Amino acid sequence: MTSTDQLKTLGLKVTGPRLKILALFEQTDQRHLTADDVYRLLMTDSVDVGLATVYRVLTQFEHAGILIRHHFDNDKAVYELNRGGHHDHLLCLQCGHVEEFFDEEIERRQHAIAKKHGFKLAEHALHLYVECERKDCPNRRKTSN
Amino acid sequence: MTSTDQLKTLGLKVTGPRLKILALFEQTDQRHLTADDVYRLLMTDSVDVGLATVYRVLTQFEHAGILIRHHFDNDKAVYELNRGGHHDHLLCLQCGHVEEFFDEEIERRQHAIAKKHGFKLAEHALHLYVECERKDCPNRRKTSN
DNA sequence: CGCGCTATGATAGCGCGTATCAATACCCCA
DNA sequence: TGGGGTATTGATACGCGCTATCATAGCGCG
Ligand SMILES: [Mn+2]
Ligand SMILES: [Mn+2]
Ligand SMILES: [Zn+2]
Ligand SMILES: [Zn+2]
Repeated sequence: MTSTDQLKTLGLKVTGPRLKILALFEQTDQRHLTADDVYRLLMTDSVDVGLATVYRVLTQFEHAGILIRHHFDNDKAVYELNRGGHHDHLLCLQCGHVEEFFDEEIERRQHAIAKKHGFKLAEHALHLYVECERKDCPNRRKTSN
Repeated sequence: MTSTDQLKTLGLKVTGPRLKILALFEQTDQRHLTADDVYRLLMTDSVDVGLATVYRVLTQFEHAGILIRHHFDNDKAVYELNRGGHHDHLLCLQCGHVEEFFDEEIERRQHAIAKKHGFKLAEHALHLYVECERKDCPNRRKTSN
């Protein structure tokens, strides 16, 4: 299914900015992008899209189920393509590296805990903040020297 | 140990604002408070403390280990007294009610997962967003009608 | 006490994200 | 294929949570 068809299926008008942003997520090797990351990457490719539009399109894509939004406890939201399989995240405090994992047992227990308290689990956020002991850690964070 | 002694022990000067804010957390029945909650509650008690001071004192208390800060995926940080025992949170999406839980097995698996990926677990955030099915849910959220 | 130095409070500033609004461009239909 | 109505865009102002600034107030040691 082409990107154009995908947007139409979701009832979204097929526009330049939407196609460009969708293509960006499908092509880039960086899975988790902030709005500003997207804006910058578009600029790099000489694609002129306003920052407000980037924010709007990301929100629309999230509501449409194309993207998933996370808040990794820094102040900016990150988005990633919704590839269908749920997963949670390991986040290196030193270098900002993001790694994904899925644990069936944890997922099960979360439901059980909610149920035990008289609730129905709707969603969850599980962030494991780790310290990378490797010297060759990629993605060195700007704040660390 | 009196609050005054507690502050001295931590190397913090004993001041009016610090005593008042510490007393507030020890007395209120609301465990999880935003900076603005604290500010408002002080105002209610006719205690004049600047908002900037509230923010500063909360940060200091967090660094001193008196308070713990959380980000419950709304845009404001919440603080609670550090009572020594780690726990995670259930958060009702309808009414904003917060409930606490602790699951030994989940904690264990988190460490195992980090280790398996070559990291050392430093901290974590586990937020279970639930839907309260009870009509008598307390703490009705302002945004819901 | 009285002095030095930290804490405080009013307010300006910052960063991320949203609202506004005129101009643009998509899309439907003739 | 082209024109018109309407959704989208982009520049920018604004909102909100929080931090930095800086002159004043007050803690605490001698
Ligand atoms: Mn991911
Ligand atoms: Mn708690
Ligand atoms: Zn999960
Ligand atoms: Zn935990």
